[in-house]
Amino acid sequence: MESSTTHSDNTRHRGNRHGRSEEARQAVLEAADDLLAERGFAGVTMEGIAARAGVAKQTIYRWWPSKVDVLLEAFTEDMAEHLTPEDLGDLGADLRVHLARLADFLTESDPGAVFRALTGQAQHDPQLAARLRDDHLSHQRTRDALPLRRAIARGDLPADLDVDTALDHLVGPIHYRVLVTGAPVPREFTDDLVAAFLDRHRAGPR
Amino acid sequence: MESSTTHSDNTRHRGNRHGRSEEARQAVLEAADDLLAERGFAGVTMEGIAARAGVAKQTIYRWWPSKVDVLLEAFTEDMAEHLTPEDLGDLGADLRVHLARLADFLTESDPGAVFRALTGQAQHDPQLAARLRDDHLSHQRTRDALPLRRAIARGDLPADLDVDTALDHLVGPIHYRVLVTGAPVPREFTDDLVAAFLDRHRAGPR
Amino acid sequence: MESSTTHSDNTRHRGNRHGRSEEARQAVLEAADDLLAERGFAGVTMEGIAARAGVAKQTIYRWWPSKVDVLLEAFTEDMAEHLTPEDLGDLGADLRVHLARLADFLTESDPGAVFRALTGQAQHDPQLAARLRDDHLSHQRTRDALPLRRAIARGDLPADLDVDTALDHLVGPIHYRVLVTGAPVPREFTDDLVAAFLDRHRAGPR
Amino acid sequence: MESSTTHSDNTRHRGNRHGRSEEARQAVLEAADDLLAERGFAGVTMEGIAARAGVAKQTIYRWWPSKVDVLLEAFTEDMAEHLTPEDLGDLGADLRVHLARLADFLTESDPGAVFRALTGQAQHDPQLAARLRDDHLSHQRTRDALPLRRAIARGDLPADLDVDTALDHLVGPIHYRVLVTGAPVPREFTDDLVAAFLDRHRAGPR
DNA sequence: CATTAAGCGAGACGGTACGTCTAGTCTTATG
DNA sequence: CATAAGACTAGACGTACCGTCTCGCTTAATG
Repeated sequence: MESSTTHSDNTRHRGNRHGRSEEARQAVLEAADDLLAERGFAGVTMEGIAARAGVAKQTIYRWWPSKVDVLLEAFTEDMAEHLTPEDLGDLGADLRVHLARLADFLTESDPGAVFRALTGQAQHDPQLAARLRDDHLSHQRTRDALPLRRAIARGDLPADLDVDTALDHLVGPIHYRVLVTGAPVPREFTDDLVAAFLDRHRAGPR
Repeated sequence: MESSTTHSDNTRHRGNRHGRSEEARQAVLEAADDLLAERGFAGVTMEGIAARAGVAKQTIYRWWPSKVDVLLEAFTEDMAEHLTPEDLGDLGADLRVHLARLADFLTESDPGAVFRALTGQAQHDPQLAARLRDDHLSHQRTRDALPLRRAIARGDLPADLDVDTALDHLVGPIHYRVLVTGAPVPREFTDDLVAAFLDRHRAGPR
Repeated sequence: MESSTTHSDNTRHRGNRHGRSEEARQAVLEAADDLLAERGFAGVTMEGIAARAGVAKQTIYRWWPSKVDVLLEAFTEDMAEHLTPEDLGDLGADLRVHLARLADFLTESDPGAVFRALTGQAQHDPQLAARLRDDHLSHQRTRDALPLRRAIARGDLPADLDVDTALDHLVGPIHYRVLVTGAPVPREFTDDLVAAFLDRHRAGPR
Repeated sequence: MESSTTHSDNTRHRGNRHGRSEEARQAVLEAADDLLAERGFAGVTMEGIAARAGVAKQTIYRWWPSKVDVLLEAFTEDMAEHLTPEDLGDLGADLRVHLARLADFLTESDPGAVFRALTGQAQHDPQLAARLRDDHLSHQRTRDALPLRRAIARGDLPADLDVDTALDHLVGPIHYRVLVTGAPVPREFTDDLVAAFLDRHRAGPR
C-alpha cells in the first residue's frame, strides 16, 4: 500500500517530481472497479473513470495505456491474498476447500467479476491474454498446485503425477461453467471433481 | 457486386416488395466473418460491415439488432453440420473421436474463432450469454451427450449417470485451456479425459 | 437564403441524401455569431458552437474545416447587402456617406466585430488572409470604388486616376484607427478624408 | 549556453535570492521569437517556449502572465532603436524616409512580424490592445510626429495642424495594406502619401 | 561559516478543447 | 416496400496545452 515515495511524512503529495499521486491512483482503481460492478464492461470508459475518480483523463493515460490495464491493476490489487489454499494436512480436504473457494470467488466476488470481464476481453486481444497469463494466471496455478505438491511430498500422490493436467481436470470444469454454460457451481460439483480426482490417482496405486 | 449467393436465379432482386434481399444477407454475413478473421472482434463494426458488404447500415439494423447478432447468425450457419459425434458403437472410441474434433474445432477452425469471440463478448453482455446458451450451446450439449446416452441404452453406463456433470468433466478442461490458459489441446489431453471418465464410470460395475 | 435542395415543400428536412440540413446550418452560424459577441473570439469553440446550436460536432466538421470558416460564412451571410454606396450623383456626397457608413459598420455592428476578429486571426493564418481577400475584400473594394468610377465616367475625376491607391488613402486611415489605435472614427474624421481627397484630385485640374 | 546577457560578471547566477536569472529571461524571449518565426503565432505555446528555452514553465509564469506578454517584451526589446525618424531639416525628405522605413519594418523585419501577430491578437483581446497602445504605440506615434512638430516649429506647417489626424492620414494607408489587403507597400506608395500630405498642408499657405 | 530564502528545472496534477471514430436513427429516391 | 445513400445526434477516443502545485537543488547575502 506504501507507494515508492522517498519521504514518509503524513502529508499526501498530489503529484510532483517524486512521482505519482497515490491518491489519484487509488481513486482511479476504485472508480474502474465501481463502474464495472455497476454498469458492466462497456460502462467502463476512460472518461467515466476520470469523471468518477475526480481525475484528469491525462493522468490516467500517463500511467495506464488502456482501460483494461486499469482493470488489470485493480484486479491484481484486489486479489493478492485471496485463493491461497490452506494446508489441512489432507489432500482431499485441501482440494475440497480450495475448489469451493475458487468457485465462490469466480461466481460471487467483485474481483471475480473483473476476472470474467478480463478473460472475456482477452478473447479479443491476444496481448491482454498473454499479460493475464503471465501476470496473474501463472501465479494462481502455482498456488492451486500447492495441495498436490504437498501430497506428492507426503507420498500421498505418485511422484510422476502430471500436475498441469491434473489441475486442468480439477479447475477446468469450474471455469467452463462460469464462462460458458453459466450454470451455478455448487459445493457438490466441486466435491465431485475432487472425488473423481482422488478415485483415479489415490485409490488406484494403493 | 457478384457475391457467392447460394440460389441461382438469373433475376437477383435487391430488396423490394418480394421481401428481403438474400444477396444483402449473405454479403453482410460474409463481411462480418471476414472482418473478424482479418481485424479481430474490435475490427468488426457496423460501419465496416456495411462498407465491406456494399450495403446500407440501415439494412443491417433492419434485420439484426447488433453486430453480435450478425456474428451469431454467421456462426450458426457455419457450424451446423460440425461436431455431431459419430456412432462407432463403442463409448471410448466415440468420446475420443468427438473430443478430439471438439478441441480441433475450438482451436483451429474459423467458426471456432467466432465462438471464442462471442463467448468473450458474452462475459460483458448477459443477454448475449443467454442467447448463446439458448440458440447454440444447448443444442451442442445435446449432441455432445449422444455417446453417453447411447452407452446408457446399451447398458455400458449406469442408468442414473448425471449426464450434465459428466459432460462438464469431459469438455470443461478443453474449454478451460482454450479460453483461459491458452495451452494447446493435443490428442493425449483429450484421450486422457476420456480415460479418466471411463476409469470412474465403467470400472465401477466391473 | 434558399439552399440548394431539389424539393420545395414547406416540410423542413433534417439531413438526408438530398443534402444537408438547412436548419442545422443556420443554427451553427447563429451560435458562432452569438458566441463571438458574448465571449469574444477565444470563446468561440467548436464544442461551444455545437452545444449552443444543439448540433453534433461531427455535423460542423462535415461542412466547415474550422471555426474561422464558420465565422467567415456567418460574416458573408450577414453583410451581403451592407456597404454598397448609394448614388447621389455627387462624388463628395457619395464618399462622405459611404465612408461614414463604413466607419460605423467597422466600429459598431456585429458583423463588423466578426470582421475585426477574422482580420486579427488572418495575421496568424496566411490561408485565412488569402480567403478573406478573395472571398470578401475584393468584392468590397469593388463596391467602395463605385463612386470613383462613376465620377470618372462623369468627368469629375481624371480618367487616369489610380483608383486602388485612392481607395487606400480613403479607407486606410479608417481601418488603421479601428485595428491599431482603437481611436473612434467620427464623422469629422471621414469627412476630412473626403475633403483631402477632393482637394487633391478635383480641385487641382479645375 | 552563451547568451547575450547585458551584465558582464563572470559568474552567471541561475536565480536565487538576488533576483531572477537573466539567462532564463533571454532564453525565453529568444525561444518565443524563434517559435513565432518558425511556426507562427499558434505555434507559440508556453510549453513550447519552456521546452525550447530549457526552462521550467513555472519560471515563465513567474515573470510573464501570458505568452503575449513574452512576445510583447521580446518585441519591445527588439524595436527600441528602430523607427526614430531622422532630422534632415526638410519635412518632405524626413517624411519620405521615415514612411519608407516604416513600411519596410512592417513588411520585412522580424519584429514587424511580431507586431502584426500582436496586433492580430489584440483584435481578440482588449487588454492586450490597451497594453499595446500604452506600452508601444503611443511612443511610436510620438516618434512619428517628430518631423511634423519640427516643421511646425520651423513655420513650414501651420501651428494649428491637427497632428493626430495628419498622422492617421500618413501611416493609416500603410497599416491598411499590411494588415488588411496584404498588398505590397513600395516606395512610390509612401512617397505618394507624403506628396498628398504636402499638397494639402503646405500648398495652402503658399 | 552555517543558515536561510528566493529562483530554478522538473514534472504531476485537474481541466478544456481538439479532431476522429462509431453507434444507432432518420429521410429520401430508386427499382 | 426493401434498398443504397448519407446526414443527423450522441458520446468516447487519445492528444495537446493550459495554468497550478509541490519538490529538491543551487546560490549568495545574512547572522
